[in-house]
Amino acid sequence: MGSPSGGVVEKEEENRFDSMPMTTAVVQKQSGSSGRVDMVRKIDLSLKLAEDSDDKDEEMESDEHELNTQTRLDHQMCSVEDTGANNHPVQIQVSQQHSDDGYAFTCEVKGCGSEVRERDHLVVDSLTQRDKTGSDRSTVDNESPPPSPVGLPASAASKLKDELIAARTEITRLRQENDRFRSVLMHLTMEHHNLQMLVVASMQRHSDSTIYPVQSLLTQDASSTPAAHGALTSRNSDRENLRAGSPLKSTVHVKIAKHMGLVHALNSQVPKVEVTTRSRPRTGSASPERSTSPTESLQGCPPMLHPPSPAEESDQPRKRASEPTEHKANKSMKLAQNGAPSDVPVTQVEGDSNFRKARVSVRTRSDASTINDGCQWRKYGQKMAKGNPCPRAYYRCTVMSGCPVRKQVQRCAKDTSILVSTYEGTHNHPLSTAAAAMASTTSAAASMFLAGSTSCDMTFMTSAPQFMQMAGSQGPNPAAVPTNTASASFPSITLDLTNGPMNQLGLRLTNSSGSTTTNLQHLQGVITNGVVTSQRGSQQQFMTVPKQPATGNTPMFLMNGTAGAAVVTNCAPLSNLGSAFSPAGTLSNQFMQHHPSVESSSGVFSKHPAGPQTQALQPSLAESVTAATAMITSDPKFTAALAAAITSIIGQQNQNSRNQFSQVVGNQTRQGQQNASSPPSAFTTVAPSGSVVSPHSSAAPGEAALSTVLKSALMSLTKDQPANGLFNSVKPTPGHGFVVAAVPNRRP
DNA sequence: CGCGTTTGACCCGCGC
DNA sequence: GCGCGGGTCAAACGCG
Ligand SMILES: [Zn+2]
Repeated sequence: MGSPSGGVVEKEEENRFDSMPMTTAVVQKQSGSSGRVDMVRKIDLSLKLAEDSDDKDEEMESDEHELNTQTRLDHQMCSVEDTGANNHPVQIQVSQQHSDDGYAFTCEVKGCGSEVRERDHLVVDSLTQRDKTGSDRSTVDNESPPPSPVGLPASAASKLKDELIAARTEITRLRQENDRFRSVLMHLTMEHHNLQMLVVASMQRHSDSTIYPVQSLLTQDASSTPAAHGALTSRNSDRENLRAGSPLKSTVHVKIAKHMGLVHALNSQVPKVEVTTRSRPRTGSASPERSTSPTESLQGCPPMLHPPSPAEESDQPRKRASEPTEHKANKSMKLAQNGAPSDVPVTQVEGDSNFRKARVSVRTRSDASTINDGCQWRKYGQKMAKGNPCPRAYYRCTVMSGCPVRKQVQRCAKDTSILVSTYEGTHNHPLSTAAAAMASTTSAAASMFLAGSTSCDMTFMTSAPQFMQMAGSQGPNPAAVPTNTASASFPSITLDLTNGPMNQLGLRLTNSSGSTTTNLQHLQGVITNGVVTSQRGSQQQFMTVPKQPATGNTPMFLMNGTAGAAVVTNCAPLSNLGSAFSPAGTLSNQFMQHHPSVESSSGVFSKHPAGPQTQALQPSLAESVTAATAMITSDPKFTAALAAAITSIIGQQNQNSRNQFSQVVGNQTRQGQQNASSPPSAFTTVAPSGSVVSPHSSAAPGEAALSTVLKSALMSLTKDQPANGLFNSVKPTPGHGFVVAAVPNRRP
């Protein structure tokens, strides 16, 4: 029964103490601001003893509840009273917040009026019912060892109680302070999150105005070109400010956000977000890589003129002195991955290392050695990968000299009929429409994935049942998990076009390591023919979509062979929201016409463009997708959850967002501009639901798909869903990341 | 001869 | 620091 002389009550001792009728607890006040939370916890645990466990509802775990200070004080006073330790009701007034040797309080009781000063060490002895006669044997101890539990004079008991009260008050105060810190932290994080969204939004705005003027017109009010220019300006000044080390005026973004209708959502998420310049550096420096990324300072500079990134620097000692220029260029490309040829302005240059490392794997069933994705590839290496008897082939894009895009092709170890093509990088040249689809797919998918993999804001994502699952665990379809695909150390997304029934398509996102996060992430969804399903354990929830004719056994991914992949890829399970299949469905055909190249039944990308049968199939699929889109978007819960998830994803992608879609290659309508200065398009975050994506978007299906997803989701969010219910907790899964889930809870 | 593939060597990052 | 594995290079080779 001896008091823990060390002073600190460890948590593991809690139970032991609770079971004791009489305990001695030592509360040690820690000095310094650090460890404050711990201090609170410890004090709390200790006092629980004294309170004889009738205060259990006030554990730290419950500190989410808003607790009025006075309420807590009163409660604690009652608690004290209940113990019988006091002869009078106690009222405490915090007379001084802080002093050098503790906190001072005044007991405002008739006749009491004593001042209590918290000591560094407070020993509470026997505050149980043991002695109700007022002879509590409590001792205040500051330096001396714990006293023996002998009877004490009433004055001592009173003093002790005062001290106890003081301690409780202090606890309360600390709790509140802790809550305050938490709140501040939360707000800052949300602020960061929101700013990220704003950045993305503004960039999307810029993209929309410059690339998709029609869409700008469609995106209500503020979407006028000036606003877009404002976004652009802000972005540029953003960079300049960052470069100059001056914080960005966030008001610009706020304005933009208003224009984009984001403010509501933001405000509802963060009731009192003060968009201050302070947070801007946070955004800018959220990722260490970002600050070191050459991207930041590359505007207008040819990639080769970049100040070398650390990687580049480390690569310089490399001794292949007599490399052909092409290889040098390639090497540089590899490092700057998205580096454009010197004649290509820099907006194309994406220095973000994450994006650089992002990979998109496409699993297809094919007997061919490689899939025809419309690009020209040159094999530059082959290796036996560990754990796979099949060799891995390395290809480099040869459409244009210096194109940084690489591809790895390897057969799945478990199923050699499955060909896994892993794409990395973004083309810096125009592509054929067929290639553009895949390119945009991979680019957008990588961006999307990286966006979700870069940081911390998962905690603000929805925790609704899983429509999306992000965790280290494998989904219900482990077979689709890349079997040690080339990217054990790269964030990767795998588009499984081989799954299960031929009309299912799965999307799997995996982050094997992620340079900026340890969270393994997993996003999976399945779109079945006309049915959007999501799995939760064995339970499967789905929304039915009007049955589509003619698709029959036609695999969904038939259309994925080229353009369709972009849609399904980027959005699955949201895929059906693909912009190419706008809610109005007006773009479907156009989209299809842009991507006529598909194979019929095997899921293999066709080598023969414009297969007639696929032409026939596509519209129905488009309708299906459109219907699914409408269905999904009509479900507020689903869209809310979706919006939350996507928002989170996008919110985290600011580090990648500047240009991540800028190289949606093969965008016919953007080629010229792309080479000139392909602006980051990121996502269009808000648009009137039902607004039709600009026809131009058909050339960038993946990007536009995400855009539309966001539009729908966010519109739904802002319209139907108070964001409060959206951003709940996310349960960290032991070991890896979080489980983030969203699912429509009701059927439309 | 030009182009693409093959293939062994090399480089580099990472984990131990 | 070392070994391993992934990724790349580039000479050698093959083919049209
Ligand atoms: Zn290329």
